[in-house]
Amino acid sequence: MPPQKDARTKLLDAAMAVIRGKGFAATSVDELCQTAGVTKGAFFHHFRSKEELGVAVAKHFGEMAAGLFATAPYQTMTDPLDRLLAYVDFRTAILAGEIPEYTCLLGTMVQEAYATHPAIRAACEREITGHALTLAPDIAALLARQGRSDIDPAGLALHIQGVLQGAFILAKATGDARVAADSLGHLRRYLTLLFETQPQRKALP
Amino acid sequence: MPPQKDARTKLLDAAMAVIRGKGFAATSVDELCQTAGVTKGAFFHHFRSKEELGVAVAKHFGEMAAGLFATAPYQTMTDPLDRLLAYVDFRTAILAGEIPEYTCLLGTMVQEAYATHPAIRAACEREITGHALTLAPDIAALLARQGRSDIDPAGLALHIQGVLQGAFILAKATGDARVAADSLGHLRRYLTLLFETQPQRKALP
DNA sequence: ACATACATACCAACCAGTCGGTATGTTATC
DNA sequence: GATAACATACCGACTGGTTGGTATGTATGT
Repeated sequence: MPPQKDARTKLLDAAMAVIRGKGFAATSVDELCQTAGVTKGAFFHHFRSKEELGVAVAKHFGEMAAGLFATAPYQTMTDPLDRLLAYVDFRTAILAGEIPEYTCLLGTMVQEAYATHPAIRAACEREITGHALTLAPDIAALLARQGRSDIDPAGLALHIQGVLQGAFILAKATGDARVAADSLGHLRRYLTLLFETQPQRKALP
Repeated sequence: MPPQKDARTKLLDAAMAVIRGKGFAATSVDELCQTAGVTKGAFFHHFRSKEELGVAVAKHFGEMAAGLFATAPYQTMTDPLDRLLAYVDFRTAILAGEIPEYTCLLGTMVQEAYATHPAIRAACEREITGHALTLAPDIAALLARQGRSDIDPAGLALHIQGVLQGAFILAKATGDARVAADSLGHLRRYLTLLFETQPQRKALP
């Protein structure tokens, strides 16, 4: 089955790799077809336009990521804080690879396409918030444990995604994944400061 | 004097606005010239290539930002923590405008150009770290005050820039600046948790 | 026979970059 | 102070290659 991928899947996989390396606009349909080993006819058979591929590849990336994190080892942990910190550690560990391997296709695409391709923007929003919301139950449990009703679980989940996106930009700018890892270290410290201290009656910071 | 800007400056100003809206690759030289009200001849008189404009506009943006923050009201504050938090508040306040007005040209450009245009990547790194380092002295003072030698001032300064970049991506993805503001709220809370508590002998998180 | 899944051939628009030319300084020489 | 020599700033038509997209073909499974 592995070598029997159809043209659509091959194009989506190629798009994931190439777009993460050079962005959506700089990636041409021709290059995508060449990388995927199919012809332009196949491309426009499966996607009515380049924009439609952008929407599809966002979904494709979301599904791949969902599978990656759903089967990650830390999911067996029982304590929500352990699991949340293990998520951050897991993302930090992935930084050991090459830039196009660990960066987020959604952040890369939405950055250039948010104004020019509304459909792509919407698709990226869907996948990013969808992934963020997988963290929300644990965060909600932790907030309840600390008696903090001033923080929105979904908001903190999105903040975590934001820090990740920012870390990717730092890595791209410096060419050094350690800068990104250091940033995720600060995120980790924030979460421990929030959740590893005693529950409080009056809301502090 | 305002209407007497030369072609080079007009092109750089136009590039700052247009590239923040649609990215570097999707912006054509022709569109830049049209927006700036100059001809293509003028463009290639001042810049040998589109890439060279990219490098120049990164520097241009850095200088504009430096001016903006150097003259910001909070610079008169005396306490380093007040000043650092006021910086975050200042950046949060700017989010009230339109997306292309408050987002960072450097993050937008380096995201697409880090692999294809090394010179642009280097220019963006220079400007981002340069701006981050303006926060480092206050951060160093605060870390010393807390007796924390386990945190690198420049690293925390870069983390702050990373969170900002991530917040911009969240705003672009959701089309809602409040999501970005909420993320900066978490950054603010992290800084207060770090710096508003009592100095400690043994390093905690 | 008919739809699905591709391949081939092609097109008009657009792209970054070039080139010959002009207008307006600035400097040097006499 | 006049003039020649050169530099800078800018113009806009042009070019060769690339772009996203189309039109039409063919092979295969049902």
